[in-house]
Amino acid sequence: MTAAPPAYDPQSIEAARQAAWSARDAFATPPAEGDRPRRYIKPSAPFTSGNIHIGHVRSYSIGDAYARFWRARGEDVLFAFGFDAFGLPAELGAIAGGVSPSEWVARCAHHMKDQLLRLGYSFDWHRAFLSSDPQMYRWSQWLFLILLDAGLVYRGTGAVDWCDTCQTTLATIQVEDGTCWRCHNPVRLIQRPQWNLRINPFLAENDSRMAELHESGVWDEVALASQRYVLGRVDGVELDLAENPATTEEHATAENPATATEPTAAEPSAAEPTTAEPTPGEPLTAFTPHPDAVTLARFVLISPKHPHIERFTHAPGVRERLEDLRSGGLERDARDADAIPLIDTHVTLRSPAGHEALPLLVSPVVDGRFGPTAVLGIPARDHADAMIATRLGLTVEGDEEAGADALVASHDGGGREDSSMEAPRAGVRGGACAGARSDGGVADGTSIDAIDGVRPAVRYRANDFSISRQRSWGTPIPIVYCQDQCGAVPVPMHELPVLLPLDLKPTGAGNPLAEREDFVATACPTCGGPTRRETDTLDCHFDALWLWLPVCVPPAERERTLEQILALEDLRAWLPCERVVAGSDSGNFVFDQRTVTKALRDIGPLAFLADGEPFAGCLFHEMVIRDGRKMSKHLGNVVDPDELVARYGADTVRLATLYAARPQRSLNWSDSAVLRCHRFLNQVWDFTHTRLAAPTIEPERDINEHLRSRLAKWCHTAVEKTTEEMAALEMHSAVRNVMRLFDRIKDYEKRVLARGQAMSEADRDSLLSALATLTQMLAPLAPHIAEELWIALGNSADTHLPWPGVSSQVPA
RNA sequence: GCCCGGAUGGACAAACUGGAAAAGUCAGCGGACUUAAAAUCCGCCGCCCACAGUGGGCUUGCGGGUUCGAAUCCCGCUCCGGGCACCA
Repeated sequence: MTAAPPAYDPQSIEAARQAAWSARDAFATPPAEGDRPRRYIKPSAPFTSGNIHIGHVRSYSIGDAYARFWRARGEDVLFAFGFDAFGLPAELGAIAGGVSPSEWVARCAHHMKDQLLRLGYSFDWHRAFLSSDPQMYRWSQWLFLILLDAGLVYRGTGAVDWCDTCQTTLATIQVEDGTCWRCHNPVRLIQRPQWNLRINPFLAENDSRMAELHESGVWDEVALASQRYVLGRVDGVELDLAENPATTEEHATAENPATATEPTAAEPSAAEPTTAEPTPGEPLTAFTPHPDAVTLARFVLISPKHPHIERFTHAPGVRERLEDLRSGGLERDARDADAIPLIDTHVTLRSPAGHEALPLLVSPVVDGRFGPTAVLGIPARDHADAMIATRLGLTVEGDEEAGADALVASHDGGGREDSSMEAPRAGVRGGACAGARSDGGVADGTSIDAIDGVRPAVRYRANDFSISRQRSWGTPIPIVYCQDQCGAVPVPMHELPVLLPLDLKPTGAGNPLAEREDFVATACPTCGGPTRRETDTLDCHFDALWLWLPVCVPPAERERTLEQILALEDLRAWLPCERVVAGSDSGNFVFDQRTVTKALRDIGPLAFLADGEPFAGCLFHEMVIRDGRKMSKHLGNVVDPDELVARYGADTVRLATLYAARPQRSLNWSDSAVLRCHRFLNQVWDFTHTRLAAPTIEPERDINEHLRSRLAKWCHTAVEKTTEEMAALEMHSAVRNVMRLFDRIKDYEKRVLARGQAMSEADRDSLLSALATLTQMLAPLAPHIAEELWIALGNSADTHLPWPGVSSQVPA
């Protein structure tokens, strides 16, 4: 008598497999040597919140399946991550818990690691890190200094919410109905210096690389779309406008005492085609996305961040109003065209399209749509322009369409067919714009053909952004302010890292870092005189610019200087990262990482990445929602992964998140996927164990040959399809195919038994071989049960399970 | 306001590139096993008409269009969700 087959007990199976993995250090990154293919798979760096939520489970289940798949295919895989540990929520968590932020994140990271271990992800924990570790945030400081030296980090000003009572800067989420979250006193906007990151010089290249990324086939369409969105490319035309002699004529002036959100860029920007220092009287280049409506312009808008803005601030009061605009903040409600700030410069411009005196107005509305440039205001074509025209008291007869028609008639016949027959947008799409985009020239038969100096042009919405924060829990900015003559002085590279005091206890009031005399007071690196350190810290977005790099460094090399690290063979061998697997909200991070990689390539440290792309491929998955809504405590619809794991085991939970939806779609949580997957794993377990123990007979003659070959064919098809799907990160289909194969195996058995009382030796061998194939394909998706079944089927689990057809096993 | 998604039985959904809509799961109903319950397993399960039974018609948010053929593509709507930069 054989003993009853063991019941499927995920808790004990998973504990046993995890212990075995840990004992043989199964997921340590192989040294980057030899000629086996190599693949760096980058999961997202989780914010160190203290809890792995179901969204993380989805993300890491996809990435882990992919990593395990390639290991099973015989490739060397780097799969590890760092915790994104700086940031406001950590500070708030520390305040709430009455501990220091460093203690708080250490505790959170520890708990999250336990959760991830319980889920059985194949991360190389030797390479995990916290971004708040000095060894790591020195990367931020180094990067800051390198970019500062290259002129890509610069000083500007910006507006922040300020609470007078608490003497502190507030983030948007700390402002509740215009009052401070802590003391509930009113909040006001103040202007203060900020450090900014310049990205303009790299926008055109980021744009031109899009085609290559698309053709590579390893960038998911959704991920590419997000890159296009962040870039914000606008096609159109530009033309040069000449400044009329100063006039004293009083123009209609916009009411709103201006508020503008972004700090100013004093230096020329790459989006502006005129790079040489302009002389007075030199023309202003203006852009419009409406090539067929150049003649319909009624005014010109210029960004307060335009590189040549100072040329147009001579009229009385303009400079002061511009300062107001820069020091204020653009309120959320003021983004609409009817409330957007406007400053009349009292300058008028002549255009080659026949205008004699287009008024020039400063408005931050330009930045949000076209970057720091100047644009034509065309009320007939643009809703926002129409509203601005109304505020300026410019006459635009009738409704938009009729007005457009009349204006076309009075200025120029060209473009009339578009404006009178179709909606404005359709006219642009079908008109000169499309021609200009496709062949780089000006299309025939349109109005711009007739106007000299009107040429195709491109603008980008993406913009420089502030990287400094008035918070204590962040990377200290390596700058000192000398109290003698030297001014702002960068801390020398060899003095890095500038250490953040670990025992800070923020309360929400003041700036704990600025109050630490032991941190603030230091000596000037240049003159040795008394100096105070910068007390702003770097935003976590800045940390994210390098977060993809340190896992490529073998742990033993971490102590080295960054110069040495960047010269490591390992680092070069693993880069570029083969695939990023992250949430679809990571578009900005990825964009900025791509941008700064190009900067570091040009400066030198990453010169070996010739195309300046840190990531060869990218998959953005959607989030897990429930009842059609984002999960939140407030809605009470949060799914707790720990609870599910305790009940069904990690394999079931992982399989369910993979199975429930294709990665690019939101996963609307329901328990049915979990129940389905749990039942499936249960059945595979029972089926395999009972068939192993099933008796066989000696048949008089072999009557099942055709059934066996049909089963072999099914296995072959399943392997073929599943291999493709795993490589393409279509885990939902892979799971379905594995389930289908199981159904076919059961069908095979049913048919064999229908033809006789029991299986022959050959019949059973076929069955077990099919089950082995199924187990191999299940391994990346539900690794614990697969490995346990693999052992039960008589194999060794001292190495990674090979993918079907892969003979050479990879020593772990 | 702007941008991006989505809408398929009582519920969650599947349908890969335009080729038999509704696989699978939950709930429900019936049965097996059990002293009983839980667990597990088996059967039924979109709507309407007809029926002893076989059958016939309709159906992918709404209205149009393209096509031999549409959940899928195009145009116009409705509703829902997400994002909009000191949260990460």
